[in-house]
Amino acid sequence: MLKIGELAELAGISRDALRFYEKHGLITPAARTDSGYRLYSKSDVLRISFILSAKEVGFTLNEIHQLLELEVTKDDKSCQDVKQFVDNKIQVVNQRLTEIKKIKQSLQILSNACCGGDEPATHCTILGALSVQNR
Amino acid sequence: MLKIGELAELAGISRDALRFYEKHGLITPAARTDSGYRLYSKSDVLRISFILSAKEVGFTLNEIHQLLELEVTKDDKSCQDVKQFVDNKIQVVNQRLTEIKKIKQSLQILSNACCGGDEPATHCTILGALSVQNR
DNA sequence: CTTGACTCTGGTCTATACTCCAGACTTTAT
DNA sequence: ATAAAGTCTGGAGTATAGACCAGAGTCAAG
Repeated sequence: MLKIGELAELAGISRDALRFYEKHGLITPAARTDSGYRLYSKSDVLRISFILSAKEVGFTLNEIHQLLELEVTKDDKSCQDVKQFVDNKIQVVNQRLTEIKKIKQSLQILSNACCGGDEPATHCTILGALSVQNR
Repeated sequence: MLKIGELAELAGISRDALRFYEKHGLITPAARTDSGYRLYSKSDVLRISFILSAKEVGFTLNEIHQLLELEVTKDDKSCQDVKQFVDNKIQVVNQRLTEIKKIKQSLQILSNACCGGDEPATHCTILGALSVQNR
């Protein structure tokens, strides 16, 4: 079990951020010491790492909260609703994937061009690189 | 040339957002009418669409500003610096790409499992799906 | 030529995601 | 045993990314 400072360091975020996530229901430490210190388990570590990944790719804490709340049970009547929600998110993610790939390509064109290369100068800005792609 | 309301509608954002981006140096309308109305050109449209894409995949307006400022010229002494900066961003983008793929897979596992399927119940949360992947 | 829709600037307000105290308690190291 | 480092709760402050509003000017249609 990790204390808050240890988890914070492991995850590369601040203690305050961890307490903030807790306050907003994204994570609850597995236990507390008698004196009230938070204790985080292995699965808490996984949870935090998911939160950070999701955040990095543009989900808000609110959306992440919803994702973490998801729990599909076979007999759940609302199963279809959950599936719907998830399938929606998959679409969002797919679009994000497309866009990030485009940006990556632009950056790569930009990186390759111009530095002594002999590409025309139109490639020499992000927008130039983007419009090259779009042709 | 488009007026602010037209571009706003085209881009699916508010007029205020456009003025906000302008205030922060991300875009300057190609021209103004005599009466001071903003007029946006085709390349402004491209610029806005880049801003929105970049934003969607998690870049801040500040980072986007930096990306848009980039301009590599062959004889530029700081060429290496620019390349460095861009290559850094490429790394960031790559990592984001990896993370978003992982999340997508988890969502897909989640979507496929449980709704009448016969996967074990451990797949029935995002974290379950994630840890299935990690095995 | 006026009415309604649009735009201008400047300013205040809001939500999100934290950060940074303060004051008190706990744990660890020497 | 005490000092330093870590943790607690509660609350105030900050950066980002806009939204919203007021008062004034502008444009397009009937």
